[in-house]
Amino acid sequence: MEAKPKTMEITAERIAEECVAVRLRVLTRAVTSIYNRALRPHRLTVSQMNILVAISCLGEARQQAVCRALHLEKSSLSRDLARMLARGWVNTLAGEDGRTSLLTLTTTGRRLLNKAIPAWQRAQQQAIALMGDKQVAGLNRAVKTLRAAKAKNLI
Amino acid sequence: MEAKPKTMEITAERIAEECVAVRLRVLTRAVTSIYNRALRPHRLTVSQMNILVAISCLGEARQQAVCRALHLEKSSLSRDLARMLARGWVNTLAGEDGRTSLLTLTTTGRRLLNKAIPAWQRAQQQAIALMGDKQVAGLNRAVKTLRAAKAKNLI
DNA sequence: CCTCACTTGTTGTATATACACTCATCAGCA
DNA sequence: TGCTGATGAGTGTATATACAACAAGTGAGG
Repeated sequence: MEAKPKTMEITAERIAEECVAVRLRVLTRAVTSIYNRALRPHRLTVSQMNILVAISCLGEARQQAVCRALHLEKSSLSRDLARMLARGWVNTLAGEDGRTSLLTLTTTGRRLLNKAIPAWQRAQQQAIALMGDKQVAGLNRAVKTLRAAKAKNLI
Repeated sequence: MEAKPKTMEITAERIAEECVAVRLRVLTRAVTSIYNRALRPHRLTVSQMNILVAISCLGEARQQAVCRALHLEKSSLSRDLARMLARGWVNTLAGEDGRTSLLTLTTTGRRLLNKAIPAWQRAQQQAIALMGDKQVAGLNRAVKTLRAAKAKNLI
């Protein structure tokens, strides 16, 4: 007979079962590895692909815009980009602002992205199969909520 | 007038909108930072807390068991544990198998976990508010599906 | 003009993560 | 008993990520 009322007591078991972070992180590790396995023959990671895609969508983009789009810290992006610049996937143009330069994909970068699309599609299908359609849809709603919260400076 | 049928063409825009990995990763970065901010005063990260919780739940655990529970690569856990051992949060007992040792929380580790619980609760509430109840529930289903897939060696 | 607060990006440092490989041990079998 | 494949953990190397501190540029008031 357990004297303490369960609703008041936070145990390791409850954290393990309920923690949003642990679930998200476990899922992300699993899904990330699916994409990375698929992309590896192209010597591309899912993180790098995300950045290529963001730059492609934004056109001539400042780093800050990419950071906002991907909810990435500026120093993280800075280092990721250093690798991608060194590999010739991305180019920088001088912007009007002396502090910034504008990012664009090089021909190499664009070609790499196109070449990797079939692998992305395979990974995408595996990920959807793994998580289920409904949960993927829920993910979309969660990201929308996140973007709305960011727009309101709640985060 | 665009000649190519849209359903056949995969563009960067479509990847940005549809990619499961980019959404999961963005969400995870946002949620992780909520927990890490809350836990920082305890000099604890959400990743470390997850490991403490897993060890606490498993009792005397081999590393492999923790890896399975958290879908973590063994080398990742090995290094995370090195820090936690150095800080005196975790202890190792010799197991029957000469290759393995059994992990337990030290008193320090257990105390740290207990002390951090209120911060975890605050972060948990913020995360649920950010994502929405329904999406959190969807997350739970997704993790269940993942564990089932792993049990069947599908991943 | 100047100064000063703000913005943008980089660097120092630390943690988190994975893959490929290695080392030690174990378990089954010849 | 001794080999041999499997298993559990650690190491080399690389990427990903964040916070704090810094450097450089911008812009608004005075």
